[in-house]
Amino acid sequence: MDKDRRPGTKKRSRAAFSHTQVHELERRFSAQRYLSGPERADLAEALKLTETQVKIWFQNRRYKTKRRQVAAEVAALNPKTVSVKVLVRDEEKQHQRGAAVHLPMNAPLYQEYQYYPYLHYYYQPWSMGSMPCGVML
Amino acid sequence: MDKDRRPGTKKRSRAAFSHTQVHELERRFSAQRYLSGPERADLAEALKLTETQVKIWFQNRRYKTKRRQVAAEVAALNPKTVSVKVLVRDEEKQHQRGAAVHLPMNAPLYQEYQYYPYLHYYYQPWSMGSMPCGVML
DNA sequence: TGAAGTGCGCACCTCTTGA
DNA sequence: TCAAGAGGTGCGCACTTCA
Repeated sequence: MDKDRRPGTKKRSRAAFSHTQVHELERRFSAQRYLSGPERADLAEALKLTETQVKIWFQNRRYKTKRRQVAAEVAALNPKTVSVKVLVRDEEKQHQRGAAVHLPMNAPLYQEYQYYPYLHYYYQPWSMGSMPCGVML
Repeated sequence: MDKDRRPGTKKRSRAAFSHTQVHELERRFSAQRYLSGPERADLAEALKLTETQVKIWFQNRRYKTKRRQVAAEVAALNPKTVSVKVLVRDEEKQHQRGAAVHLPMNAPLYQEYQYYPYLHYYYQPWSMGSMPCGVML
């Protein structure tokens, strides 16, 4: 939105969202970790942010959560029994593919952050005269 | 899979799938235009093809279908009434965002090929010791 | 004829940076 | 501290290529 503040100055502005904006973003994040295109557009408009900002915010938020969670896992395992965890559970996963999008309930524990990428997304109606997906020109 | 046939020769082999393979691919395509990761992997293994080959086959198949369909639309509209279609249905879409993934039933006609990108996709369980998604090393 | 090549858009992830 | 930059992956579409 506020790109190129000055022709010769790479400002690298760090937007600093308002409390309201962060609160709403946080609220949405607690409800869903990923946004579909339209959802992102709506949220961006509602918060007066660009879609990119919303997208990046969610991206950073996800990463942050994950890092925190991994740290917590490590912390939970390290203090005691450092030698046991290497031995348990050899090969119980064995591919198990074939059942796409069956939400992982089999998470042992410390698995609150479940990875799955972008299951979301929206289609584009592609009515007469509109351009196919990514084409911009 | 069979890359670099010879160091100095770009062979660009044109694999030519068997009847059985094409038949099965075609059967799957008639059922679904897109495959999820696991589905693709299964199909590839079953047909003794690489996942890339299956992926590309579906991609080409989709494009082919679309081109054929667009050609049919043009053919259906050109011969007669070239001036009518521009007038009907002015603004009945009006954004309508907010309802992601509601399969488009409102397609007027000649809309059999519906675009929607990748609604599919698979997550990766990410159990202890495994690497996060795309990371390969 | 059709599998594969090319090129671009756009998600996602990971790690880093600097106001 | 945290939004944004930068690097890398994967898939989609649009064409083109050539065995």
